[in-house]
Amino acid sequence: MKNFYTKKQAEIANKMVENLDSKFFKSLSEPVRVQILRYLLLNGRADIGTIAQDLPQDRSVISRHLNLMFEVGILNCEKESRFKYYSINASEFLDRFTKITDLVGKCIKECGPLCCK
Amino acid sequence: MKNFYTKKQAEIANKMVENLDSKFFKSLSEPVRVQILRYLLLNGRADIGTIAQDLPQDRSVISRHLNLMFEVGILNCEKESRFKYYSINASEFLDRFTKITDLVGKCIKECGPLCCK
DNA sequence: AAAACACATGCAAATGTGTGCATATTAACT
DNA sequence: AGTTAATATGCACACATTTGCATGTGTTTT
Repeated sequence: MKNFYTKKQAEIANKMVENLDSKFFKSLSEPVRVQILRYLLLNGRADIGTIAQDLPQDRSVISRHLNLMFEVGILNCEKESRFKYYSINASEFLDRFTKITDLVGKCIKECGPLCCK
Repeated sequence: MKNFYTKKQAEIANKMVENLDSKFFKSLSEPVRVQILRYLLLNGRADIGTIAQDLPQDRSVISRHLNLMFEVGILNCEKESRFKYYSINASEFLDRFTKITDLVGKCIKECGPLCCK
């Protein structure tokens, strides 16, 4: 036996781990995807072709990035006729960050005396 | 001319992009690194060998992950004799999240009517 | 029906990353 | 000095990811 941490600490740490180890961060650690986010923030809802005009990558590449972010949940997607319009899912996007920030805060408060210098 | 966004919007979006496209997220999107964080949260300051005992990866692998997270800024590192003790840089870790959450919030408030559905 | 358009997908090349072993490097200890 | 121990690093392999092209699928337009 060498576990000196409490059950409560383990619970909150595990919960944080669940939220950290996700596709969410991976999706944000790719420069091109961040550029796409920037585009959507400044220009609003747009279809794949229009977005691809502003970026050096091929349309198919942009298409895949958009789809990935949609599946992660930070983008909305609406199919209209032969177009696919994407936009930022603002509430979801912000919620993810506030939730994780909250969890990290709680985690440090709970485990702080140990982990923190 | 097809930029309909204001200078202020561009500034805040660029600032967010700077903060998003960083090694920070990359470091958190790796399962083993998250497990190391979990270990340090629950067990506090520890040296490489001790941490490696609790994880299936080789000591050298753990060493590299720890060094990476140290360089990103979320871990402290203290060399004592021939040991290297790592611990979570709690303030830095939390600050990053609060800063980004704040930026995302501002960004959505500023660009919201456009980007948000 | 045929042509043009928007997007998806299969494929292969290039690149990046995690991994473990073998081997330095550095420090403590007899 | 020589041995043991903790960590760092060079190397090669495996695996994942990004990328662009070519092609396929579905839809609109003429």
